[in-house]
Amino acid sequence: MIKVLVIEDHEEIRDLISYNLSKENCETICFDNANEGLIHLENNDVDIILLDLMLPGLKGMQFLQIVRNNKKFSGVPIIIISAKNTEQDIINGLEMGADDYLTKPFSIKILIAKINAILRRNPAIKSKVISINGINIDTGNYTVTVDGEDVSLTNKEYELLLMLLKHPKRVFTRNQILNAVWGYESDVYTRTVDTHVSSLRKKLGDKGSFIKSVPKIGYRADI
Amino acid sequence: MIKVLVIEDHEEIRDLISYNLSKENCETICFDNANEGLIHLENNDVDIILLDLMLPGLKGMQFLQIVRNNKKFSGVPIIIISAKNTEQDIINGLEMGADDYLTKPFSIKILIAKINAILRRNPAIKSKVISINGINIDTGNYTVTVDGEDVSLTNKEYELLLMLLKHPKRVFTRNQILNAVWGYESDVYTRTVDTHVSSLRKKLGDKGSFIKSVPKIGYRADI
DNA sequence: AACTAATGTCAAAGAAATGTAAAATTATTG
DNA sequence: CAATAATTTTACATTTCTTTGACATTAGTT
Repeated sequence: MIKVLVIEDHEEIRDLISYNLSKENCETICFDNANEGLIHLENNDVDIILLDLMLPGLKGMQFLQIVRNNKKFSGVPIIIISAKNTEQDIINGLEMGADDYLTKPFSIKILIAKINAILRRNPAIKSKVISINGINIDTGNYTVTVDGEDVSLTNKEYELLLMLLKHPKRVFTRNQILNAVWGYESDVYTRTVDTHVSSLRKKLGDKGSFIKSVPKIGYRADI
Repeated sequence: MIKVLVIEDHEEIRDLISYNLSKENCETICFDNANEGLIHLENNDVDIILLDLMLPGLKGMQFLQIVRNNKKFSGVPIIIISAKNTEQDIINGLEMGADDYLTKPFSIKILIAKINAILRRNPAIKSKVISINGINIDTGNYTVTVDGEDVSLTNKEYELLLMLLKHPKRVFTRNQILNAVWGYESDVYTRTVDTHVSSLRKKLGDKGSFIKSVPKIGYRADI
């Protein structure tokens, strides 16, 4: 069952979405404001968010920003559904981190197809444990252990480790790492990645050596 | 550099996309038909595909189907850009495996924002493997194996091997190799190529002997 | 066979990229 | 608002890669 969080202040639209998604193996939870939506998100599993922009109280774009800046939620896909339909509105929404943007009035069937297209690619990342060669990452509570010992990582170190270990052996360029961990519009010097690799290796101790540099390209988890 | 494959039969639209994406850290390769696009995809790294539907010869939807049914490519995101704008067209496109659907006329800025939104989620692009006579090159990961054994190559050695094996039997002059591997404006002595051929042969062991020198001309992969 | 011209190879010199500690800056928290 | 932690930059050390030049070897020519 796909869990859809709907944040939309018009009742008719909420009902329309709710009714139609219920026929598509979806469970919808609706709120007419973003504050409550955020609270729900904090306390429940959500697979995808449908977000209106013009809301009373906390605005849609603020909600988007909060969610995208929180590593706990940043993986949850968001589709904006809004009456704001200028080119700039759409670009802003996408650049702020939305995965798609539908302008009102919208086709419910297209919405469903888009939800499926997005989820097809992002099988909801549930709390799970990645465990390789003595290194354990519990993505549910953001903890890492090495040979059973807790290791305290900073946010960036954690995200970097996760990225590398999600695809062992795969080479990531410094720019790919920057995009994924720092965000696509960060203007950070690529050597910053090196610094974080260095401190990550140090914190991982003996095991840290699995992070190999690939000259002229980037890094990989050789594990 | 993001590699964008554009399949679109209208020259003006190809040019528009090409010109604008070139300013966004993208390298576009365009074809006016899907057959050639497919051949390109088979032989090159592609990060994302922009696909028109109404094409001469192989139709866009057939192309989509072929790509999605091929494990090798199924990870490559596809955005359909089409004049077919009915609800059913869009739903079909998305259900067939497209990641997004833009109707013509479209905003180039929105296209760019959508490409970024999609790639933000999929940093890990499936890599292409070249495999000849026991030599395997994983072009996404910059790894090479010979008879299953990992062989560690430097960047120049890797690029050189890749160039030779992309076109087996074909002779490359030292200057062609310099241009392709070292870049047009490098002022390196042509004998440097020989040195790299030498160390490459050595690292490839017995298999290394497939790199034949062609007296007075250059080298080729005789394989 | 001797000569010429090209390619093969090695090791030292040079260039470039990465590693890392520590300082500077920025965010977070009490 | 101070204190603390995290992040980014800087600067220098270290490692690795690249290029060169010398000499060896091979192949082709006369």
